[in-house]
Amino acid sequence: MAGRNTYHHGDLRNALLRATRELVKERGARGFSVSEAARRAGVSISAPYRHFADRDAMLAATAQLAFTELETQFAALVLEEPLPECAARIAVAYVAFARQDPARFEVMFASGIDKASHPELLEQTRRVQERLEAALQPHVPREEVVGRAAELWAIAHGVASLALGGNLHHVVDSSRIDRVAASAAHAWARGVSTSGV
Amino acid sequence: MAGRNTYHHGDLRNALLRATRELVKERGARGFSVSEAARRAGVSISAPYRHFADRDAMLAATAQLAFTELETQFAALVLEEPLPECAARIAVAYVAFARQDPARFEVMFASGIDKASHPELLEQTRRVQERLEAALQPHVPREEVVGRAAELWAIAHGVASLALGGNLHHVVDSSRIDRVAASAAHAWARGVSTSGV
DNA sequence: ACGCCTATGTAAGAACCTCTCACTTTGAGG
DNA sequence: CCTCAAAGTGAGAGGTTCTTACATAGGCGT
Repeated sequence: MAGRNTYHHGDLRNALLRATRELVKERGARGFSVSEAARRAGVSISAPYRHFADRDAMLAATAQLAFTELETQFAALVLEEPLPECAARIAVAYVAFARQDPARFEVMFASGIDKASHPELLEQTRRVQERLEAALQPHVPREEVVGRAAELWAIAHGVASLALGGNLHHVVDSSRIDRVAASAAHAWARGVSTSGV
Repeated sequence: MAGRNTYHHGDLRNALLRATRELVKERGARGFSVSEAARRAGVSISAPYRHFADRDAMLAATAQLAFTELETQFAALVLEEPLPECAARIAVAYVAFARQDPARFEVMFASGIDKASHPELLEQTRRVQERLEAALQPHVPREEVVGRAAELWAIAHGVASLALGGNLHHVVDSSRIDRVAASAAHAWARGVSTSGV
């Protein structure tokens, strides 16, 4: 597979996506280069351009796979408890997703690709939002669902981003980041439930 | 100043920092290049290396200035209301800071510089955290302050990051992002206050 | 007033990078 | 079997970061 003997690779697109992910894991999104990915796939430097428009398109395609993985992890959640527990579970799952492969999360949100020029990514952020809306729908008034879903996403995303950016290092040791996420989401949800009082 | 006639520039370091910020504003953190900054300051490509170790050091120095600006904006906040309003004010201020100059925020949190190798940045993230702790200290039990401050930061940071990343475009039109921040922080704070019940 | 030292600038170049273009190879369908 | 289009190649233009050796001049002590 990797060491091919035919002129045509046969599965170059996928090989490049794998190499991209590996590279981002090793060197961060900025350290990723089309050349190095090509080298690892065992093809010439210009070969990748047969499959991707440019460097950003390679990162975008990788991000797209990552978004699909996030969807899968969300789909596995069972959310039958009251709102606070439910929100906490979602936040913890999101943070776990980020921490279990920081490179993947980096590609999705911090690789500098412009979502506006990659509509498939826009579409997938919309799906994330919709998944959260579906989860909240049983617990909050119809007209609040959209906004509340965005708030919950922000809470989870904020914890994940700050943690991966190393901004919480002095504050909470990394084993307790899940607790921050859970605690924030839980408090938020209690506040949401209280709003009608 | 810009077009100098002496061999020595006289204020190159500052000129470069200004150019850096300009460039990031125009082209994003990834579009920034040492060469172009040098060109704009009217010096040779190698001149910047007399003042900064490398490209990252230029971004880090720019980020440091930005953190100081954030501190200043926080210092201007008057926080004498009950927790929910107080938290909402902080979150809104943070998001406003991010939105009023997205490039600045990008340099601080999404330019790919490794905070661990720039201790002055670590120090400044610690100051942000401390400022939040001070704001919460009157409202929450001593042993919770650190964790709660991190949670509030995460909420504000999450809204700012998602919004600037274009992830909320379909959801909330940009004029209402402040309301998302306020609403999230407010709910969270109500939940925090309720925790003793 | 003079000269030296060190700060700060320059020029050139090595080693990477992205992306394009004209060319080659080869597998699959008519 | 023949051809054509998809997929891979090699060379090269133009960009980048960073280093090294050299040039300049401002400010210091004498």
